[in-house]
This record gives sequence, C-alpha cells and structure tokens, in this order.
Amino acid sequence: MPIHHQKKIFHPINQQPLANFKVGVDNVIFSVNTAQNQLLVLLVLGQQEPFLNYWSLPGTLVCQGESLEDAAYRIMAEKIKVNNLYLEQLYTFSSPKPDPREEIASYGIRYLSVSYFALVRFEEAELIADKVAGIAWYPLQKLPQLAFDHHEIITYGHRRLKNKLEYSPVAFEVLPETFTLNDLYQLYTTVLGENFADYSNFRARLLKLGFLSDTGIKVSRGAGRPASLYKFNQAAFAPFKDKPLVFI
Amino acid sequence: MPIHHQKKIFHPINQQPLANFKVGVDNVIFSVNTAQNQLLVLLVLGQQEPFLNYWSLPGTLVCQGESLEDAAYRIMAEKIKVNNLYLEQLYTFSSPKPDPREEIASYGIRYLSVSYFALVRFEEAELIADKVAGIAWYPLQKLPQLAFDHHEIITYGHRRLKNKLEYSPVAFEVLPETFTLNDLYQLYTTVLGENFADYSNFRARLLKLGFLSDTGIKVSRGAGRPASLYKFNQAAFAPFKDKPLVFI
DNA sequence: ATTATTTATAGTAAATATTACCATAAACAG
DNA sequence: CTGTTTATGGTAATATTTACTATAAATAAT
Repeated sequence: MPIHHQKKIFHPINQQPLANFKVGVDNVIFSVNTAQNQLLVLLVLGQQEPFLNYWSLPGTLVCQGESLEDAAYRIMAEKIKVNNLYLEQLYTFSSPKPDPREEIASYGIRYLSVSYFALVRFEEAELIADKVAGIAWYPLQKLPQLAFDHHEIITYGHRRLKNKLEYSPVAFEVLPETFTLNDLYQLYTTVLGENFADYSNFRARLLKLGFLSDTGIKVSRGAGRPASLYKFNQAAFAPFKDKPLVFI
Repeated sequence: MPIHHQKKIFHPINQQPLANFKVGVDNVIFSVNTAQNQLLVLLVLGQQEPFLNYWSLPGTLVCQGESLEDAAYRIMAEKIKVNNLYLEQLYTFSSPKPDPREEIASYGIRYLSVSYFALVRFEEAELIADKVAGIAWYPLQKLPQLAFDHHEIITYGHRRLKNKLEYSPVAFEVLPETFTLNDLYQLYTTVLGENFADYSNFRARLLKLGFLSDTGIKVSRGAGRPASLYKFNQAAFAPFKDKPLVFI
C-alpha cells in the first residue's frame, strides 16, 4: 500500500489544527407502492464492519475527481435500474467525532455525510442485489434498526418529501406514467396523512389546474365504475413553474 | 512543522482512491435596514491569497473537534456582536477540483463548502473589524465582484430567505424588538419584491392572526398619522407552530 | 390659521376559493 | 335484478381574498 505524506495544516487565523475529512453521500430513496398505499425507503444490509448486519441507507464514499452529485448518482446507478429519477441534496450531517471505521479513525480523519433525497417509480424500479448482503424496500412505518443516524436522515427526508408534494409536481416522478385520480389521491394521503381535502374536492382542484390530461383509457380495478387514466402534461404545467402553487 | 503520515485509503467496493477533504463553512448573513428598505449581506475583504482584495462571504475552515454548526456559530461570533440570531444550514457546495489554496492543493486535498444562512437585526448588530482588511454590509442589489462561487451561494440564500419569510415568522428575527406594521410591510416588499397584497390587506391579515401585540406606543416618522409600535408575541404564535401558514 | 398632503387605520362589497355534501354513472357481487 | 362499490360532476353554504373607500391624526404649504 502506498504511503501518502501529508503535512498537518493549521487554521490561518486561530492556528488550530484543521480537521481532515472523508466525505460520504447517503441517499434517502423514496418510492410509493400505489397498489398497497405504502411509502417505501430503500435500505441495504451492510456487508462489512461497522455496518455488518445493520440495515442502512445506500451510501458511498466520495472518490477523487468525483463531485457530491456524481457520487449521489453513482449510488443510484449501483443500486437501482430506473428510467426516471428525481434527486436533490437534503442536508449535511457531521459529528465532531472521528469516523467510526477503524482504518479511517486511526488517522483521526472525520466523516462527513451529505445526504441526498431521491424519488423513483416503484413499478419500473429494479433493485440491483449485486455486492450487498441485502437490498430491499421498507415501508416507512416498519423500519428496522438502522446504522448510525440514518433514522434521523430518513425523518428529515420524509419532511422534505411532504413539503415537495405540497408545493411542486414531484408526485408525478413517483407515479407511473399514467395513473387514475385515485392513485394520485392515495399517494397524497399515504405521504401526508389522512387529514386533508376530501377526494371529490381534491379531484376538482387538480383538474381545474389543467395540467392533467385524460388519456381516454379506462381501467377497472375490482368493483366500481372504471376510472380514467391521466397523464401529467409537462407543457401545460409550464405556466406554474416557479409560482407558489399549493396542491392540496 | 510536524509531518503526518497517512495511508492512501481506497473505496471498499470499487477500489478507487478516496478523496481527502478540508471542510469550510461560509455564512450568508442577512440583515435589513428598515430605514432605507435595503436587504443587506455581510461581506469581508480577504486578507490573504487567494481571497486577497476580493470581497467574500465570511467563512472559516472546520477545526478538529468542531462540528459544522460550531464553526458556523464561531464565524458569527468572530464577525458580529449581536443579541439575537437565526441560523440554519443552507447547502453544501463541492467541486471535484482540488482546493485552490496552494498549501492545501499541493496535497490533492479538496475543499467542501457547507453554507449557512443567518439573519440578524441590523440595528443591534455591531461588526467586528478585527483581523480582516474590511467588513461591511452590502445591499443585495449592489454586490461587488465576489470570490469563487459566493455569488451563487448568496442567490441560493436569498431564495431561502424568501421562502422562510412566506412560511415562517422569521421576519421578527430581522426586525427590531418593536416595529410598526409599515416596517413589517416594507420588510416583506424589500425581500419579496413589490407584487403582493396591498398594505391594507396585509395589515388586516396579520392582525387577524393575533400574534402581534400593540404596545400602545405611537411613533411619528415625518408626515402622517403616527403609527403604533407592535411586538411579536411568541406565546400567541405557538398554535401556528409547524402548521403551514402563509403570511403574505 | 387654514388648507393640502401624508401616513395610519378601519371597514365594506364583489370576486374567488374552500368546504361539506349530494346525485348520477358504471362497474361488480350476490 | 338489486345492492354495493368506485368514479365523476355538481351545488349551496361558508370563508377568504381582493380592490377599494372613508376617516383619523400627524406634518407641510399657503
């Protein structure tokens, strides 16, 4: 193994020694199973210490020449096959303690975790079980014990998802290409909870906005009148871009 | 100078060499001059390369044993004397290129900038000119040329400030302890632009919410009927906490 | 001193949006 | 067939938003 000599560097003003960091990226990947009305988070089972036998958020350490976003997209590519993808930075978590991984800790190197928040379509997402002891969608209500502060990160991600849902058309990143208005409604209730506008008013509001186009295709799911399949119309949404728009 | 031996560490999966980082914190500190209706950002004049003679956001490198938030508060304490303070994390910016500072770059160490967003009361904020070539409030509309991507960070911070103002009582962190309803209105127009509810409706809306208490004290500023000084009533605001509340 | 101007404050009527429902349509289940 | 279920369209009551008017209390001008 090559040895890398590195001078200890001091703060130019207060002369305190600077902390050395490795930077990791952890993704909170959400998806919604519309059939079962479940909000899901993707977790992986750690294959080595200190994550061994613990479920955790899919993450990676940032390599040379790689931006944070690069790393976040790399995680996505390594874990999931998907056509459509929404990704944004969530929050940066740091602890003043050194990294828990022995090899890194022994050099007093600290670990910084930049979390990203992602949405994928459940129906078209294919998990890649390569190189991990386990990978699975977990319902947000039934999370296992998680490594480190990953529970906190997920909570933070869920809050962001709720906000996004209310103020942006992010729902259509999570729904299949075509969906019924009930699918859309169920998505909102699963993510936001039960207490908002009733179905009838929700329908009226969304249709009035005019960026949902009826495909004319009807689907019947068990009993009841068949529902129309709708499509999100990107062009018709354009006028609302950057305008504060409340969906629910 | 002590020499610090450090093994080159590789990614456990893909065997790529990991990047080494120094982490910096940069604060976007906002304030509002209610008298002149100016939204201000605090800038410092760099005292050494590569910031020499460039205005930039007040920032620092994270020292050993210091959390990101610690560092952000340290910047505040070093630059400004203030009783009241609002601070939250903004965004983490990274470039895949090594740090531009020669000493750091020579070791292939990269620089990660975690930005924080702060609000202080202009009237009670006392700038500390210690150890810098210059420190000053700049109107957001008249920023000088800035070091690195600091312009981008400020733009991002301004967007966050606008959102905060619309959905949280953050205005009262920036206003003096007591203020007229017109002060409040001017703050909103300065930050958000002219195009929202007229003054009369703005007043009615805010007063109806019930968390502004009239101190009974009147102030006369030039011509016109004297205005009542109001106070933000933290207790009366409590019921609105965590509820989606649109102010404008 | 009187009148005009300025700013603060209160209020109101029309337009719009929200809410809680109801009625009917179109499927399935018995 | 008849009841049940889900989808869809609609309506009346209520609440909110918006544009605007009126009055009060100060300063500025004549």
